[in-house]
Amino acid sequence: MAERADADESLVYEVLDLVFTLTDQTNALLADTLGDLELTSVQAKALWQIEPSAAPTMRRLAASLHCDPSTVTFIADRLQDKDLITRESDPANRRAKIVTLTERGLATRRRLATAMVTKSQVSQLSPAEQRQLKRLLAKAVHTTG
Amino acid sequence: MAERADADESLVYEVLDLVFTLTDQTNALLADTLGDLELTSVQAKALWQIEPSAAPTMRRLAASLHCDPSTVTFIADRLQDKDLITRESDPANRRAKIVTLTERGLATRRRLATAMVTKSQVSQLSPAEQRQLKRLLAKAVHTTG
DNA sequence: CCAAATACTTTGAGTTGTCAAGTATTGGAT
DNA sequence: ATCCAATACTTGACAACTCAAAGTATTTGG
Repeated sequence: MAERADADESLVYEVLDLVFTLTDQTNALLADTLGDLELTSVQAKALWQIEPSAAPTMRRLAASLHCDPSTVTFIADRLQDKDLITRESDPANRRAKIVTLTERGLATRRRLATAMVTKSQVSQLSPAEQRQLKRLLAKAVHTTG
Repeated sequence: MAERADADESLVYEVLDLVFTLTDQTNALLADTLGDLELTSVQAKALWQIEPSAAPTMRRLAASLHCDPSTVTFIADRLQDKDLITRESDPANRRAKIVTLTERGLATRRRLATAMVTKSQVSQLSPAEQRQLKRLLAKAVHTTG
């Protein structure tokens, strides 16, 4: 049974290693696009979290990026300098600021999405394999750990 | 057919989003362990890339971390301060430096591995699901993009 | 033997991250 | 109505991370 447990452990480790590797590889494939758009990967992630249909506050943005609110202040400053977002105080709660994509921001976000999909190795898998992968990953992600 | 293509694109995107989410969640679950070990996540990644049976040079370590050699100099300085690694010039090529884990480094690396396996949500999947996930991820990772 | 290539380090500048303190606004309790 | 605590964001200080360019040492090839 010890052998069985060891085998299980290394299997989990191998899966995790592949997940990390795929993340790294995808980021590497996106590096060119980020260079073209003059974005860092953190700035791109932030842009991604600002859904046009549900503009978040600074705080919600910090939560979805898993970082400190003050870090979002810094990142939002950069994105605002590049004319990709606006920050306006929420009329309903003047403490909060709502982050909205500008036209340029929307266009940049669309280019990101296209690059992500077309360059990823995931698109090399068959649709059936993609669905299977989605199902397994979703199950793992929604497990409480 | 346009509908079909759109469906494919969003499927790829959903899979990628899950991969990123799983990476984030795993890092979050590991955060406590990293705190205990007084390691940053970059330092942990570096430690992980130093396989005891194949001690890398600084340059190889930079390659496996996908970063600049000068960044590895910085990280290695930190790990050396913590007595987790040693840097010795390669007798066969005195330009190169070989990075080796100390006793403490080895022990820390083992604790990392244990935490990674036990805390990951991947371990909640059945062995069969884990094998299937491994197969699909491996296929994606080994695709040239 | 010498020029080019290689391996690493150093320096400088910008980004990312945390933490603590500060300002403004809100909400609830008295 | 007032006041205290909580909330939302910003600022400042500092450490970690990152790359690019320049510098040193060593090796290799012509």
